[in-house]
Amino acid sequence: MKNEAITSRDVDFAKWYTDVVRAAKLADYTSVKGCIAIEPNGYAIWEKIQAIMDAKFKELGHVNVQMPFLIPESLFNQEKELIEGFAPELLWATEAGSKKLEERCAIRSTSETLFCDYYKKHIRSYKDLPKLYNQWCNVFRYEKETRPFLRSREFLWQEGHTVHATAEEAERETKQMMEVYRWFNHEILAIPSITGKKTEKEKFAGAEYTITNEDLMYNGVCLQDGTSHYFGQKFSKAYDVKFTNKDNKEEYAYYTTWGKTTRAIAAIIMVHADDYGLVLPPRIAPKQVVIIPIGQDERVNELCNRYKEELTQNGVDCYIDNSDKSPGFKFAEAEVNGIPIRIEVGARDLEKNIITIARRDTREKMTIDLSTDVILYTKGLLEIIQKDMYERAVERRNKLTFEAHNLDDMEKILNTQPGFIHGMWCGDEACENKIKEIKGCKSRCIVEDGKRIDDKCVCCGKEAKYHVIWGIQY
RNA sequence: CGGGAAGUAGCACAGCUUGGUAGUGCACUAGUUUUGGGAACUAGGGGUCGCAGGUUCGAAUCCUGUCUUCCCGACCA
Repeated sequence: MKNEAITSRDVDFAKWYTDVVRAAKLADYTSVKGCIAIEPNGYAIWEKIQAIMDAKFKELGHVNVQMPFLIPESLFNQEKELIEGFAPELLWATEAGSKKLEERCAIRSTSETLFCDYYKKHIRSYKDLPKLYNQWCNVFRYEKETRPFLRSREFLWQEGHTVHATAEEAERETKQMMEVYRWFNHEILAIPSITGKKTEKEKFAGAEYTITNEDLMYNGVCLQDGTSHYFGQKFSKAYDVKFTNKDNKEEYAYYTTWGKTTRAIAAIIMVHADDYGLVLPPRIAPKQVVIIPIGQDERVNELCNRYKEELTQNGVDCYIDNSDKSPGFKFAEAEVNGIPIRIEVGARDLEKNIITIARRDTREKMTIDLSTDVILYTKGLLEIIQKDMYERAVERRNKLTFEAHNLDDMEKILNTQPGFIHGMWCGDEACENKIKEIKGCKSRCIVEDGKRIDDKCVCCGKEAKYHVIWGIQY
């Protein structure tokens, strides 16, 4: 039965999205505009994202730190492009009670300034390098239009800040961390992101270049989900982060940053969820299996407990829904919450020596014989669901991937069904601006697969230099 | 900052035209019977109708003012 609390995805995508967030109890609005309350169901997903990524970061030699929540204005002002890029979004703290702060401070929107300030004090020799620091924290950026997870004023993220003795090493780090994000999206979130460089116009304020992960939502709108920036020596010069190299010469350090946010949860919803609610890929689902006993029956309870114990022993996150709700309610709730697998154990089935297993992604119900290895079956099914979800996402992405050879193509595509639009580009920002006039379409990233779909710029018709993916963004 | 809509119980709304006991559904509490796709019954609790002023014997309802929120156009992980 369709969930009546959820607007149909094909009727009103924006409404559908917020309905899913609410129905699955991921987050709620608060009295503070643009700042959401992340509820247990939502936070559990974030904790799992953190756990998996954090382990990966550490495997690659990174360590976690925590920098201040306030950034003195003078510090921010040292890097011109950064302050200019962020100025409209900064929230300022000026006083406490009747006393003025020593200095006007920005609530952190990103922490390059603080990390540089720290590194400046702690780096003397090339032997102190690299520094591979990361922090998990909240940041604040004043946004006019806000939506839960997708664009809130306060959001949670991780920001990695590393400094290196050579440009090569720093660039390797930039690429490596983007590869981590790419891996995470494809393998864990089952989202087939496209990776590439941002154009000059779209790169991070102050970066030499930015690499990005671009996801395609169900409705064909693009979402930037994970970025890795190479700064070269720009920031270290602005903040005076230098070291003595092997030749006993003073040199500015090479700096990188990379980040991924709670927006990933928005991506999971907009790629995988449906009219029945959330659908979680098994690898990111905080609870992968729910066991639902039906009716009061000793044998039912016994079996439920056994499955729970054995699944847990086998590394499957599961729980028994022992609430006093009706079975129908429990089915519906497991469904709206996106639990990948539901095991239904009831006396009626047990008489026939079977149990019922339902998968959330396809909503198929299967009965399996008690003589089969339920644990093995469930574990196998989790892998199948993960794989199937990824393949369906790839299929959807490919269906919404188009080629444009000129502005007419571009306009026609954007007016019917937006998506990833492949189009060649001459490299001139004027062309980017002109394309943006069509429904706000922007360059998403430059693809470096060597493929040339045309020789001419999609906009001006001059010789093309780059293969770009264009699209409408969130 | 321009264009539209709405403020009544935790939520969704009705009541307003034509002023007269504050309503419905969901949720909540207690109990009983239930349990294979959002259970049923019984009994409860919960409101200064956004705020201020005015008209009136009497205002959720009419008038004036005011505040807030949401949706659509320029920036953004």
